[in-house]
Amino acid sequence: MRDNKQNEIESNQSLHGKVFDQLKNGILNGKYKHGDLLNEVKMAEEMGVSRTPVREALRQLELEGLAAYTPNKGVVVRGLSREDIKDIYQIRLMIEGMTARRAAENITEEELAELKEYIELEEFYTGRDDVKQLSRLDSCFHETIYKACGSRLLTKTLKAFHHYVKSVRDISLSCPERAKETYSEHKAIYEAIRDRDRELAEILMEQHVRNATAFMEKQNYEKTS
Amino acid sequence: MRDNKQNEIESNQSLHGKVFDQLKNGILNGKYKHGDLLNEVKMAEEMGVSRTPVREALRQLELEGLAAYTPNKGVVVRGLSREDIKDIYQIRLMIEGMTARRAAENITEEELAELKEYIELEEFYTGRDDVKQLSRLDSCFHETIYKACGSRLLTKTLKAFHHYVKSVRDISLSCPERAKETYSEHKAIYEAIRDRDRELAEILMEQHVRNATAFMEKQNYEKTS
DNA sequence: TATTGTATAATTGTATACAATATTAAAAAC
DNA sequence: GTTTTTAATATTGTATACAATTATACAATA
Repeated sequence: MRDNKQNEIESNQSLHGKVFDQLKNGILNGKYKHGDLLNEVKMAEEMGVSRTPVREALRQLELEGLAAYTPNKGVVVRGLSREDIKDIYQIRLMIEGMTARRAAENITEEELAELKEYIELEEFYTGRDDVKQLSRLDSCFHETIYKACGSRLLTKTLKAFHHYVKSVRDISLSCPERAKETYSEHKAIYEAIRDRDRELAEILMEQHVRNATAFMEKQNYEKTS
Repeated sequence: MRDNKQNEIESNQSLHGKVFDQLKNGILNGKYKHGDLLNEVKMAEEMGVSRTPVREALRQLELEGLAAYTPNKGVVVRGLSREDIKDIYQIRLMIEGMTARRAAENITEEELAELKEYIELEEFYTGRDDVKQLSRLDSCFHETIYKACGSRLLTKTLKAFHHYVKSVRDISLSCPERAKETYSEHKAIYEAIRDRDRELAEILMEQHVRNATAFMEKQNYEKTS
């Protein structure tokens, strides 16, 4: 299999990086819930490190908006509300189309080959209903396009949102029909980018995000009603 | 004068907060240049603190994209290229319109009064060609709209970009004609939001960002040619 | 009982000490 | 003279110690 380390979660070797990842995942997975107080000593003990790396991680969490910090008091978890998630999809809708367009202009042959491999693997795992793999591939696919758009800031911004998106997506992909749709939408986007068709790539990506949003909202609706 | 603390730079009382602000300003003002290595001990001595708060600030700088971090090596400044700045304006163009629309829907009477005051002050200082005050007011105006849109994530994202925008804007506002245009554009946006005219607010804001972009590019062009 | 004051404990904020790693300089080998 | 090896130095990574602040418990008072 090809090297796709850059799209994996960049598991920072340093302790503060690991603590940061662990806390972030903990929040997105629901281990640490909205309003929970993140005690430095407890966190440090829990992860078997000292307070120093924990503090560095907490400062980053705060900047990323996943936690709120009050001087001399501490850090409380700031989970994602339903409104937040709607906002994320709205912002994605705005930016991802542009990103796909720019990817069609700037993508390298190497990145194109990467995308192709993801598509092929997606087809394979869609047949097997392997949600975990599909989720991973979905991330890889989108993040490669972020990279390919050739803008450091766009890449950074969208990757930040992507963390949030990930926690929502698994629900969608566990529905076989939506998984199949996702595959064919990804494939169409890939082909448009490959053919350097900027307009089409943009339109297809917008439609893809719109579909994902609609599906997610439908799921939510069915759940709560 | 009314209370507008929330729009001022939230000068964090803690040392790491101060160090963070200082480093960020240093980068945006050009004190620390692209490629500079930010030595922890040196920074700590320079600011009269220990390494601990410096490290926390550096981790945040890294997450914000203003610096690149390599484990066991350190942090190097990652300034903004001309391409980066173009990207910022492109992203703003995408999102700020939406924000203005949402502000027209959700703004509170209090925030509206805030906006009104900024507009009046802008008029005053435009007559005096006081660039420093105008720059501050410009920030206040836009950030109040970010707040008023009622989305934590939109506010956060745009505020992050705004830091970059600030460093570019002063050049524009030092041109009296552009300053006058800025004032009248802001006023029109304010009136649209006040009248709860979503469509108009969105269009005017998009036009405003587009004009700012065009002016900036013209300036840059004249400078380099 | 409610409230205020005070002492204690817990927690965060910062500095410093030591360990691990990387850089640099100097010496040895070729 | 160039390259390699090795020691010295500098820098980052982490842990711990202490200071400052905040929360808690309990007693004194109204």
